Amino acid sequence: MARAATTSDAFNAVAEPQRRRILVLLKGRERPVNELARALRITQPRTSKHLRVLREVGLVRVREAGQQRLYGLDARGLQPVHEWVIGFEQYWNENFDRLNEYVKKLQQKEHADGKRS
Amino acid sequence: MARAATTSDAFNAVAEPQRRRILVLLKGRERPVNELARALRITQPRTSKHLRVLREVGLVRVREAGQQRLYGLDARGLQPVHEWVIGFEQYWNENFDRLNEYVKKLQQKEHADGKRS
DNA sequence: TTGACATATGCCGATATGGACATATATTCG
DNA sequence: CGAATATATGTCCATATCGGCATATGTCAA
Repeated sequence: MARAATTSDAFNAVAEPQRRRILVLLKGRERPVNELARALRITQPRTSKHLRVLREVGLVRVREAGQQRLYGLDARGLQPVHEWVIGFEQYWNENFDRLNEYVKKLQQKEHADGKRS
Repeated sequence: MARAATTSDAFNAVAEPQRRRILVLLKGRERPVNELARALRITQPRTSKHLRVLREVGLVRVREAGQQRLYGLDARGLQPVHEWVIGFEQYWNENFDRLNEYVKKLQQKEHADGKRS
């Protein structure tokens, strides 16, 4: 076994920076492949492949529009990611608190040391 | 160039299921490597390697505790992930709405067609 | 010092990538 | 039908996995 396939889930799909950028570009409105490629300044084939990955994990949908294919965002697949990450919110806040306490203690200590010396 | 290194950022680090599980296990309390390995039912070397990745992106810290090394969660690195994902919240809700509208339209259309034919 | 225990690393194999390029497939238009 | 435009795919390359295994490194205790 090697690394998990990028098409396995949203976590993997979203690990790729370009794919994240594609999703951001798709906020609000659908876009054809070429427009995305131009916006990202990457080749059209590469763009199509990224879109394929996003399609396979269900983060985008395609709609035939004559000659072109319009890709649209389907953000529902991002909910699992959100839910997982949100489970850590208290911990990163907690860390800030701990950091603050730590800094305070340091300052107090310095103060005390200053008095002593 | 191949896929981005898993050590490049939190997005990549968190794309690995076992690493996500490790982070979850680290909520609240520090744990030594062996304990994590047992809990995840993976080998100790593999566990150490995952921990290394997590360490390199700053999601965990290590603390020497005699013979063992205690790993602790540093969830601050997850904030960028959270911030990115939260930017899509309105869209996954919106999608539900759109889906509902779409279904309604379909039903109306079917109804109309039924009348016509 | 020697031995037991806890971790980290190095190496191998199999696989999946991301990117570039050429090319196949579709659709529209004249 | 044939050309032009828009996408998708297949192939090749270099690389970075993940996993298992053996082993180096570190720490503590007798």
